Amino acid sequence: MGARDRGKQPPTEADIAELAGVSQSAVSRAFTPGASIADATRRKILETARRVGYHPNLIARSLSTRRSNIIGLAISSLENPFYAQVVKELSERLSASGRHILLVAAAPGEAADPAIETFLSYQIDALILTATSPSKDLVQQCRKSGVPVVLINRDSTIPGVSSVRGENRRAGEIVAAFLIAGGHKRFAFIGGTETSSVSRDREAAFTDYIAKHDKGPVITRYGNYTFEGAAAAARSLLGLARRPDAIFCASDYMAFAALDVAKREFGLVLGKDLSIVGIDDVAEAGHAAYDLTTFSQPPAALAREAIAIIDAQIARPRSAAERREVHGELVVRGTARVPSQGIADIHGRKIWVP
Amino acid sequence: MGARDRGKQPPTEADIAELAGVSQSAVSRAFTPGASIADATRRKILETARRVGYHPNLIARSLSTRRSNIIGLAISSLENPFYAQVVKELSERLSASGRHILLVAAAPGEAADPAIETFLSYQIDALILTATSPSKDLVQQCRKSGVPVVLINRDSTIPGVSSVRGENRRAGEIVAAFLIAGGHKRFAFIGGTETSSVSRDREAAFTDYIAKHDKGPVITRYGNYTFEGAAAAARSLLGLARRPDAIFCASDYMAFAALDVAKREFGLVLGKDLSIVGIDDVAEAGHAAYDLTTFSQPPAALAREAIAIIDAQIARPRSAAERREVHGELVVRGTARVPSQGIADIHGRKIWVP
DNA sequence: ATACTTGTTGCATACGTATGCAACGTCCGC
DNA sequence: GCGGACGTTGCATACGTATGCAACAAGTAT
Repeated sequence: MGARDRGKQPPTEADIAELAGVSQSAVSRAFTPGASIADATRRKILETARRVGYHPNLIARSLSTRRSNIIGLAISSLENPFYAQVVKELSERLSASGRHILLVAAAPGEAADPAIETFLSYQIDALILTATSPSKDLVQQCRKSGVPVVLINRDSTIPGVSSVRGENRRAGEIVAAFLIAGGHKRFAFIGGTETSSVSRDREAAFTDYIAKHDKGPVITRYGNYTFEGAAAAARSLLGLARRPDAIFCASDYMAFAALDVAKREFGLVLGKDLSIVGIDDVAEAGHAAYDLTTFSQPPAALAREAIAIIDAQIARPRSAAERREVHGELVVRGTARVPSQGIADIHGRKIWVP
Repeated sequence: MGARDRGKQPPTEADIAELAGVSQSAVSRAFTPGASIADATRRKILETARRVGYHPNLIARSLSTRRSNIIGLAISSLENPFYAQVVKELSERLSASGRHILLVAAAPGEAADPAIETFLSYQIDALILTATSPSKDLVQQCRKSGVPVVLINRDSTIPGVSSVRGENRRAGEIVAAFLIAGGHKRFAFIGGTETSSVSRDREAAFTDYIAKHDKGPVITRYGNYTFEGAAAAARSLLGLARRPDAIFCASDYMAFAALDVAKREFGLVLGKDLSIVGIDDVAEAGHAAYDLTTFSQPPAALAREAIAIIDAQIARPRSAAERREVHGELVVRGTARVPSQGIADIHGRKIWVP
């Protein structure tokens, strides 16, 4: 009784204050951990709030504190299960610390996307980009506003941008060593885009290792990280007169496309006529339909490190950009001929250790 | 020159106003379409804003207008490519109308999730739930605040909740007819959860049709919409003495699990020893690795209808909840024996029309 | 008893934008 | 030249929460 009715509007701190017979500031403090308020007062306020179904207005709080607890996430290849998994991991971990994800499914390639620009207008606390690269202009604006920028599975030469990646060079070398040990003769690589530094790292490490062991050259095609693109790349490679007997793909998703083409269009038997190795170790790679040999790049770890970087940068705003790597290993399955030595059984998975 | 420097803070309307020699209200109006402001003034303001890199603070705008342009999206099975695709479609369409998605990867099942509760604190304009059902309490709160709630590929008996679904009953009937026409004798169904009304609709239509044609009974198992759950269900079915020769799965993702088990653990040849049909027609269903016969449920249409409902409800806040259906068709591929009649070639895809 | 510390509370204001209202100028018709 | 209509502008205030500051009470040390 006696409380003002705001009609369809949800109750505010002022309403609770009136009902509980305290000031609006007291209500605010009741919801602020560690604020200066007596236990009895806080209990009385929380009880009143619960009774009328009050929830703090986070928009108003954000305006006041200049902290939205919203993390911007731009992602392009959501059809690739690897990135879907990254989103899931990020969301679950951020929820645990009371933060949410503002999502934009961006166009692939350079992200001059206006949708991402408006991210900044929402006063996001940090910006995570996956499967897209930021434009220099976007990064400038973020730095100006003190918003940390972190790339996952991408890299950038723009100063001030942090990144979390898999062990790209090590992956290239280990896969090369694995395929050489498996007795393969003609090597090919299906990359993402020509400009992607992640793809280039993998390619360089792969081809360098093979060249160093006099098994070159490596024939390269680019699948643009898409299924169709990788299928076309595989079609081109397998149509060659001297067809490669080993293909290293810069992602599992592209490896799936290559498998499809090899089986359906060329009738090849994987692990016998042809070996294909991917990168990522997505869940599907372990399914019977693909049974893909691949170098792992765990999404959980990528998400964890990305959030760790963000937290560090928020804690100390002037700190330098970080570049972290997440450990992976070569998971041996059925799509590539297996060397006679070096297979270890670790937690029920077969890992190749050179 | 002459402008106050707010240090690391981004410029505000007040800053622009000072620089352009107008009032703060004028700046606000310059960014408001249709507001009362002279063309020359607006141009001058926009030019100044562009020069100093001003972006409107959408948090402040949201507080003032009580409209955040943020749509809450709770989703649980992001590892299922169908839902990843739904997210992508939703994001792209909402971006087009200047809105963004606040994402939470919820736990499966009932959504009493505290992370979703905090959604409401962000003053979201609408709430979309996929692969999760809302708690009654959550819906109450949404109705109280006038926030439309839309379910995608789920249904709910809670009043005030809208939903967009595929043609679940028709799918069940058509798949049943298709399998009967293909000469199958022993039918099984792998459902989602026992409580999911979508799964129950499909099951009821499927079993009713088969019973009506004296081909019953249908053996049912539940996979909980998970890969592992569906694999266990398939394992149970295929281990029966009188093994079914046709399995209808309530999602492509579960069908993939069943395919895996049939091939890897039972060495069955699909389309010959056993037929499996899914629902969704995700991209992977068309890939050679699965080549799954399935009843389609296009994510683009689901997203479109969901947004249409939201827009209608926002336009007329008191309007009743809607329940829409999205058209689908049976896409014939290789995992199920094909009847001799009824196959039509539509846009390069084989569709079965009874 | 006094001075001082510690904890609790309310007042006033800030965060950045939107908008009702009144004031002002301009242009028109008469 | 006058009255009115209309378009443009600024003033003042609202949106809901956080927080520095001062006021105050209660307890402690001297």
